[in-house]
Formats: sequence, C-alpha cells, structure tokens
Amino acid sequence: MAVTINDVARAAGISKSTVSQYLNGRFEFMSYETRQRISQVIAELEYRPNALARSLKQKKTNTVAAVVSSILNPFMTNTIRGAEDYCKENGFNLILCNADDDPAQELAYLHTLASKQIDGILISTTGRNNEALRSLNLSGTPVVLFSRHVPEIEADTVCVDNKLGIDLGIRHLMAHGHRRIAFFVLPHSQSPVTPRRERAQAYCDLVREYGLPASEAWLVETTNDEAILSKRIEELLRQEPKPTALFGANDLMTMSLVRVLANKGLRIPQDMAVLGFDDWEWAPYLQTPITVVAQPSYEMGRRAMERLIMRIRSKNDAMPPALEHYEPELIIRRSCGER
Amino acid sequence: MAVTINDVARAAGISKSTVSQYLNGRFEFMSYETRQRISQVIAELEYRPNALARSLKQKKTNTVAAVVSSILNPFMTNTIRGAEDYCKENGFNLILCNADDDPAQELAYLHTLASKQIDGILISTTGRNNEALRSLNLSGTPVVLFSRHVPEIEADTVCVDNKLGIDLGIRHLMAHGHRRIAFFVLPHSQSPVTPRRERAQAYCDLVREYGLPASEAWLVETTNDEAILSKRIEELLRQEPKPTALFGANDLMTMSLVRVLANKGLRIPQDMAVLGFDDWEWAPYLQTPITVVAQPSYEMGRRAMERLIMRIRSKNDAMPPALEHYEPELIIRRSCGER
DNA sequence: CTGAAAGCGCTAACAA
DNA sequence: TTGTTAGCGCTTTCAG
Repeated sequence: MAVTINDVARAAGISKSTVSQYLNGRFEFMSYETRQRISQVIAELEYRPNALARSLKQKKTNTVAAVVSSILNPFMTNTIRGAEDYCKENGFNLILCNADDDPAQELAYLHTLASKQIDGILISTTGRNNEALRSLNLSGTPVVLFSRHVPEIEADTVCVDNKLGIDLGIRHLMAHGHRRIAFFVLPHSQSPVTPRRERAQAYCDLVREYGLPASEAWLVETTNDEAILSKRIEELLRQEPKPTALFGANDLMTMSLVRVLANKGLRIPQDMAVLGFDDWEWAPYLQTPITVVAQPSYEMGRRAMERLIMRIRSKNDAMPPALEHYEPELIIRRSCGER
Repeated sequence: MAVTINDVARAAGISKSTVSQYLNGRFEFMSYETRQRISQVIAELEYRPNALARSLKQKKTNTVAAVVSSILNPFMTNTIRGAEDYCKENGFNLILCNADDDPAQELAYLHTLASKQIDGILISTTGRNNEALRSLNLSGTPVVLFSRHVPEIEADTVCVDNKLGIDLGIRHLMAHGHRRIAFFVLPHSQSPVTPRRERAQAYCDLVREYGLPASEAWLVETTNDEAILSKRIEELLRQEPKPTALFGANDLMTMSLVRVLANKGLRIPQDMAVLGFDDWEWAPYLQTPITVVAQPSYEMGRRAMERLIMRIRSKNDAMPPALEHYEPELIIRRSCGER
C-alpha cells in the first residue's frame, strides 16, 4: 500500500494539515524544526503526494493536452516540441493525443481529456467538433487552436499566413521560368479545414493574378497515399501541355510527391520541378534537395502554448480571442532548378 | 461549474449510488425505466464522470505511460505506434514522456507518473534509475523494459538480438568485398545502456572471428552531433589504411553519418560504403538508398505493451519476468555497393 | 431494485 | 504555530 499524507503526519507526530502546508510551500507559520522533521520523514518514507487527490480537491491538474492531426507530420512534431518546451519551463505536464484527422477520434479524446480534468487544450482540429470545443472553452477549459483557424470557435489561434506562403512559392517558381504549375492539396472542398482551403484559393487567385496558364486539372485534390498519388500524376502527365512544376500543399503531400517521382524515375528538377509547403528534416539531403516554403513551427508551438497557459492562469477571463499570423519563409534548395 | 453525479441523481430523482451502478454497467438490479431515465438525463446534462474522483476511489487510472529516450528516433516512434495501437484496442490511455536520455529527466518523469497513479510504465531506460524502477515494479506499478535490457531490474523486457544484427551487417559488408569496417557508436564504456555495449562487443568479436583487419581507431565512440562526427570522420580518413565502410550503431547515428558524408561531398558507396542499424522512413529515398539492419519495431512496441497490460490485469502476480528477443532483418538497398 | 453512509488522499478555512 | 473539520466526486458495502 502506498504511503499517504497520514502516514507522514503520524511518523512525524503532527497533524496532516501541517504536512499539507509543507507540501504546498506555506512555511511561514511553521517552526523550523517541524519543517525539518517533515522533510526528513518524507525522504525516509519516500512519500509522493497523490496527484489525483490533490487535483480533485484543487480543481486543477497542472496538465494540458495537445491534440494533433498526425504525429507523422514533421510540421506537427516541431510544433509539439515548441509547446513541450514551454510547458516544461512552466511546470505543466503535456499529454499528447494523436487524433489522426478523424473527427470521431478527436471527439473521443476531447471527452476523455475533459473527464481527466485537464487544464487546457491545444488543438489542430478537424473542424468537425466545433460545438464541443466551444463548450469546453466556455465552461472553463481554455482551448487554443493552432495551424487551423475556425472562425466559429472564439478562441486564440496561432497560424501561418497561407496566402503569403503560396505567393512566395509561386513567385519563386516563376523566377525559374515555370509557368505551368500544378498544385497538390488534400480534398478540401467540403472539408472545414482552413489551411488547405486558403492555400488552394491562394493558388487559384495568384495564378490568375500573375496571368499564368491555368487548368482545372492542375489543381489536384488528392490524398497523399502514394498509390493514388501516382495515378493522379500519370493522368496529369498524359495531357498536353503538361505542368513543369508540382507544388505540394503540405509536408506529407510533398514527401509523397518526391517519392512517387523517384519511383517513376523522374528527375527533379530536370524532368519536373518540385516545391513544398512546410520544411522537413530530410528535405536538404534527398537526391535533389527540396525547396520549400517553411513555417516557423517551433515558435508557433511555443507561442500557442504560451497563450494557452496564460489563459489558464488568468482563468480565461474576458480578454477577446486573438488571431495571430506568422510569416512563412522561402528556403531555396535545388528542386526548382539551379540559380 | 461542471455537472456531477449528484446533479444527475437529483435530475433523475434517484440516489447517486444508483447512478454510479449505471455508470459501471451494473444494470442487473435496476429497473428498465430507471436505466432509461438515467441515460436520458446524462445525455441532457452532458454529464461526464470525473475520472480523477473515480480513479482516486478505484485505485486505477486506466492510463499507462511510455518513457522513451528520444522522439526524434524513428525506431522509438515506430515502437510507440505499436504500443499506442495496443493500448487503444484495450481501452487504455497512453501518456508519452520524452526523457531525452537524461537520467534526471527520466527520474522526474517516474516521480510525476507515480504521483499521477499511472497503472504501468513502458520504458527504454537510461539505466541510471534502476532502484526507482525496481521499487515501482515491486510496489504495484508494473514496469516493462523495451529496447534496453537491464539485468538488475527484474521486469519483462522486449529487445532485439543485437549480436545477430551486427553479424548480418558485417557479413553483408564482407559479401561486398569490404574488410576494413569502422563502427560508429555512442559512448558506451561507462554507460549502463546495453544495446550499444552489446553491439560494440559484437562488432569486436565478429571482426576477430572473421579475421578482418582491426584497429582501435575503427571502433568510433562518438555522439551523433554532426560537427563532432565530421571531425571524427576526418581523423579516420587521415590514417592509412582507411576503412572502406562505416557501420552506424543506430538510426540517429547512421542518419548523421549520411549527412556528414553528403556535406563532405563523399559519394556512397563509391567513396565510402554505409550500413545502418535500424531502418527509417527516408532511408530508401536518399541520394543512395541506405542498406540497414532493421528491428521489427512496431511489433516490439505492441508486444511490450501487451505484456505490460497483462501484468496490470494480473496485478503483477508471481509470474517470473520474461526476456524476449526479436530477430533483426537485413534490408538491402544500395549503400554497400551494387550487386 | 434503491438509498444511506463511509471513505479514497488531499486541501483549506477556521479554531485553538 | 498547529490541529479540527468539512468536503472534492466518485464507488461500494450494507440495509431496506
């Protein structure tokens, strides 16, 4: 049987409330000897306060959760590292939940997190559980959104300027002589997820704005499953004129694009230029290092967690929700042609 | 204020113990109407039982933790996925802790996990907190070790047959005409961590056994920091005769090796062959696809979690601890030469 | 079939 | 400066 505060009190010959005071750092009204005594007994007994009991009473767990769409996504893992570091520096525990972009999973997590009385939630949401998120946020469990903005949820949001990112990318491609640009994005037409919509929209707008040749077929809505992607690319290459550059709307998509081209024996950039949205660890070390539009993911994660913890500490008071945009950055490597 | 079991009882016009029965699926002694009524009230009120209170009383949290040395390590992330899946299938929650191979961090996690009354721990330990782990295991929080075996801790362990892995690797290199093989491993002489010791030992033994030329300088003990690694490689190449192949003792090491060689303009395998222990996602897509000795990481993670949950369910009864070895597999790509 | 009562381990007034 | 007391929200005998 685990040792409890009562055991400590008994062994020290004092009452448990004094021990409790000690545990909570209220030494002001405690004799020096008592304090010494308690500290010694605790060490001897290897006493560790039961966090469940404490949290039950205090109504706070000092634990927050990050619910992400996929831990395979390098952008997410970097974001998490930022969030994690900020937590650590501020004495919070972090629970990581991988919702796999599945609304049902996401909702299940929200429920168990709520039942575990988590203090706050950082989430890159599927956008399908807005009521649940709103009600959490309203009922005292602060929620901060990152990467994906959902106007219906009045919560702090940290994301990137998607239009700027696409603009950076397209201008870079143009500078390398590319005019026929295909854009690969996850299905977005009936998805509530904003980044893909914003990026696809920006692509369309900018292609028009810059007077580039356009084709419906060049806005490719597809999963990043490599078999499927492979077919879509074949279709694309069967038509004339073909695009000369492929622009992936996020890291996973670009990674698949690179692999599919490699498996087809197509060289980058000689046979096809490739540009990605989001950077990833291996991008510089591939056969052809990949040029990308990168988000400052680590900082964004830190910042999102900073806001979350601030909300928790301020008890989520009246402050209106803030929407913050970070600037993406173009990292030029070699996949769009030399120069 | 959150809704409690009392609110539900009151709204349903019954006592809270009946509601509790309902929550715990004990419908046997409950009228059908009561049952209906409760279910309806719960839905209306959006009642979610407080897991803290429940766990406090039941003395179990239905939550386990995985403490890993690094989430940047692809071997670990695959292992985690296996563990995660098994948890999910069995109704357990998983908390992921990244100890960063720092014994102090690890110990801190063990303490907070214990205080959170976690039901069990899966760990790839630094080997520096053996007493803590033993005492957890003995005092009712089952511990399962994976990847790293520590004889002093009598707990189930799931790991790979390291000697076999090194043998597979060395024989493959020999088959490609390599005889001067350098082995890159993290500092292990005074580290309690077994895999690196076993692998280094196996390297030494097998080099002797196969009558390969040996040199103290070819057993390179180094961190995988790229700057440092770069220096070590330069030193190695300054001497005659040079090795013709580099064997990385784990994924992170091999990844760094590949990057350092790339940055030096050395071609794989023409200028230097490379072989890795542990596979990783990008290994097949690099300039030269990397040949590796792979561990069945997903299965190992699943299996480790299976044992852990079994221990939890059986209340960690007398069963003697089991040590399981999985077989590694050679995945031939192109980094050791064509053939 | 349902309710009353005690208690899990801890905190927080309030008394002493 | 320390102890008493009353819960936090839930489960679990044990009566009825």
